[in-house]
Amino acid sequence: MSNKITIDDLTQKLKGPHHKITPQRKIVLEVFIENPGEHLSAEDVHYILRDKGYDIGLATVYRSLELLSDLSILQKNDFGDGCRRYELNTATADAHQHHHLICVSCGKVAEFADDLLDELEDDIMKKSNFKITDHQVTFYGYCSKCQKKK
Amino acid sequence: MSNKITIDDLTQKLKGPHHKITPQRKIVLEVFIENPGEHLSAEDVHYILRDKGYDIGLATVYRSLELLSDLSILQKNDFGDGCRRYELNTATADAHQHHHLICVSCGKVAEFADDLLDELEDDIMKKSNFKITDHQVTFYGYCSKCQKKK
DNA sequence: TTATTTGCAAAGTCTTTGCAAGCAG
DNA sequence: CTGCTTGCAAAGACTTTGCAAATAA
Repeated sequence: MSNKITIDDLTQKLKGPHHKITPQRKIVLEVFIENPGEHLSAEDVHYILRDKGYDIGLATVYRSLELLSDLSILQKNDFGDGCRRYELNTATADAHQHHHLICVSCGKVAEFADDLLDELEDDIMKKSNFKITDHQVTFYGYCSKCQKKK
Repeated sequence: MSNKITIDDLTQKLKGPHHKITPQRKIVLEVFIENPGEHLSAEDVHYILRDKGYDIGLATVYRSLELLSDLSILQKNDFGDGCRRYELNTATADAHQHHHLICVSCGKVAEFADDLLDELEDDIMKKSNFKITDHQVTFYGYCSKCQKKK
């Protein structure tokens, strides 16, 4: 019943004549599995791989991230900090996707899942006649720690 | 009682020893006043200015956009299409900010203002102990026209 | 075998910066 | 005058692409 993504999921999804399972792709996914909750950029992943002793080309990291998010294994995020960030995709058909709270003081990224967003989507669809398929929702503010500091 | 932004607002906000009112800054703001509802990138603004016969450096456009959004005259948007986009800031102390619906088929940007988002923010603040100061909310989907085309 | 993938370096896109000349106040 | 702005070109940050060599199936 576990819904955790594993290397097997990758193998599963890459079945077919057009994709291949390569060590590079596996190891990139592994980085995300080993760093749950992190929001990693291509550069981050590349650096972590270096640390682990894998010398993979940065371009390959970019290509793997693109592929993994096309396969819905990773979720692509744009926090407006100048680079794309990825994390394991935790959304399933019936589960609510989570969203981000970014502390503008310390940079910490917290997460939340909330049904209110679904209500909001339903409401928008009704009022605007727009069929929503995806969203990018990020809140900025001060985390509890930084509120105290001030 | 009008809450429309004018060149006077710029003059107003640039009062003080650290900022100057320049023709470049005025004309950049004018572009937004003359193109209500558009979400313009630096390149867009630069192009429009060219068309109007003003030969302003692109770097100056970037600097003006930065300044105008620092002054809350413009609102900065990140639609994830590779460049920052700006529009006149319609948010006031008591008015709700508007948000975006982007059609992934035709690229049209629609807007909505909804109180549900405020409820969502309140809820998040209560549950997560995060003091929200800003947000970036964008929905992607199909506009009514493109739904029919399919 | 053979089409996909990799690694590298080069190119591309958007944005920022350094600096001398220009200009608003 | 004097310090803020401009314009230009160069640099920067992130990402994509072309291509020959390597490799999974």
